[in-house]
Amino acid sequence: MWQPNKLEAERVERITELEARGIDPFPRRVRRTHSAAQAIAAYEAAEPAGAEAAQSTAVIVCGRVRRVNLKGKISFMHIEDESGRVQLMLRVNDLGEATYDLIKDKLIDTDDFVEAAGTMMRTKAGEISVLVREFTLLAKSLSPLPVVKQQVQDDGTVVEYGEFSDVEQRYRQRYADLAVNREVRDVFLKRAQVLRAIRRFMDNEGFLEVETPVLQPVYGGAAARPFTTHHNQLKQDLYLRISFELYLKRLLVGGYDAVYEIGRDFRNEGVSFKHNPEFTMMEFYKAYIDYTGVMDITERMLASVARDVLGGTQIVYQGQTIELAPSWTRLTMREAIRQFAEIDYMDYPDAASLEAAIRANGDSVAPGLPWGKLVGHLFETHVESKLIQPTFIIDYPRDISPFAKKVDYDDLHVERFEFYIAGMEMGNAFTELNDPRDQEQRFIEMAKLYKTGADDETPLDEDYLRAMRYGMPPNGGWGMGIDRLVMLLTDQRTIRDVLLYPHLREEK
RNA sequence: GGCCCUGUAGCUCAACGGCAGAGCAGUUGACUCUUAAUCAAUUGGUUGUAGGUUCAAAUCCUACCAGGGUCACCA
Repeated sequence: MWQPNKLEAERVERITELEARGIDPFPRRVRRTHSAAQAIAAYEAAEPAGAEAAQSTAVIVCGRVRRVNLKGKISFMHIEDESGRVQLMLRVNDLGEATYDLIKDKLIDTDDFVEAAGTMMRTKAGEISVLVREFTLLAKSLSPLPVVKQQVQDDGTVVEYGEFSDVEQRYRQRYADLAVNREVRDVFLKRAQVLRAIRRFMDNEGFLEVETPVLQPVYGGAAARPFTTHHNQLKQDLYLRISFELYLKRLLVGGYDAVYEIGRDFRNEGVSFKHNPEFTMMEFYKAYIDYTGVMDITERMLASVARDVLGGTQIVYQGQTIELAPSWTRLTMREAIRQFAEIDYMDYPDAASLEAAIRANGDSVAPGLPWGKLVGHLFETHVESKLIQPTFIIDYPRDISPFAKKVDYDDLHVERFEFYIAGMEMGNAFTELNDPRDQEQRFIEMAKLYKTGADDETPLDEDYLRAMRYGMPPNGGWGMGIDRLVMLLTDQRTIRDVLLYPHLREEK
């Protein structure tokens, strides 16, 4: 039940007063002809032909009132729509007493939506404005938005006074955050541009965009704990997907050469500045290439997206300049760890000796981890955060990579890479395993390695094996966290700032 | 889940054991080219919740709630 505070109660009273004056605070019809930016552009376009021509530019603009400057018988307002702001000049002589009194009696609040019909002009101070002849309330605001005043400096930069910065409130009430903080709106505009740029690139590369089930009877394709749910009528337990991998690769069996999907994954794990329980994943699978071909696509894709969205391949993330243009550094996992941790894990080819070596090196590590996880631990503690420029880390331990083909030079590694930018893992890819007998063996090994019910249990997917038995072309597969890419391209420090509604606990 | 930090007016913040304050906005008034408008006056609080210590608690203690950071876990 809504308990209006004092400021809100004042606005509720104004609705009563408006209605008493015969004014509908939430009318149905709107007559907008120009966005704020279009109105200003129309004036600028007409100006070279002379002031008289420019001042005959008739517009009807609509937007949210962001500033009211009531000074007696003349008033100024700034209204804002998605395109930007435009100033209204309102005079009692032009509007008539009855309409002007709405402003004078303060029945129009900051945050209300209004419509203004008039002609364009330039004020003495030089601001292009609408000289308003008809002024209409479009929608009343009952709760005041946080006050953020802006001053435009001579050099065009905007200085803000007052702010809405409490992160909890910003996330819980994202609508207020967006309404008040222009730069937040810009992040999500850019996010949409990133997705468009990716799809454009994939189209040009000949990929087919597909959609596969979110509700899966058997989850798989990644090491993560799933969310579970239940279909009542079918009496069937289901999992929210943790990856698209197994469903997409079945499509290569079906005869598509190159497919991709962009969609939501769900992982029932910790929340952090780079983890949200639901996040946007992209995966692609392409027949007749191996992981070197996938690396090639990765470099070209990110460079292309950066060019489309930012106009160039050089970006600045949290103060660090990063060059996304090909070719990126390629480093084997073994070489990377040798460089940064000064351990050659191949000197310790079993879990027991590697664990001892890690301890001797001064690191603490959970006891009893499989060999591949120990290698991963070394990588995460010593290497990951140092990979600022785009880097492919290639050739991963076999025992933590159940869907990748073995390398040709030993039995411990597979053709897998992850790519890192700004110290963050951005994605993961393999030369995909397509031998059904080997794949079945890997499922069995994983089951031995990770107990049933463990966070990263990899259940055996019989139908996936059945598909593979029909023959799967050799292929390269790839996955990338879209949210992290958006963080990178919009210079945001946390995943919460690139998600419109990041996950929060229930409000009490 | 462990540890650390934070929670005070609509927003941003002070007060750190002794009367809970400021700026912004809000309210009232003045102003027909203002733009962080200005000038004058003025309202506004269950200090996250529940207990406890104390003559006295926003302040100290305990538990809980929420957010952030970090470690664990993961992508």
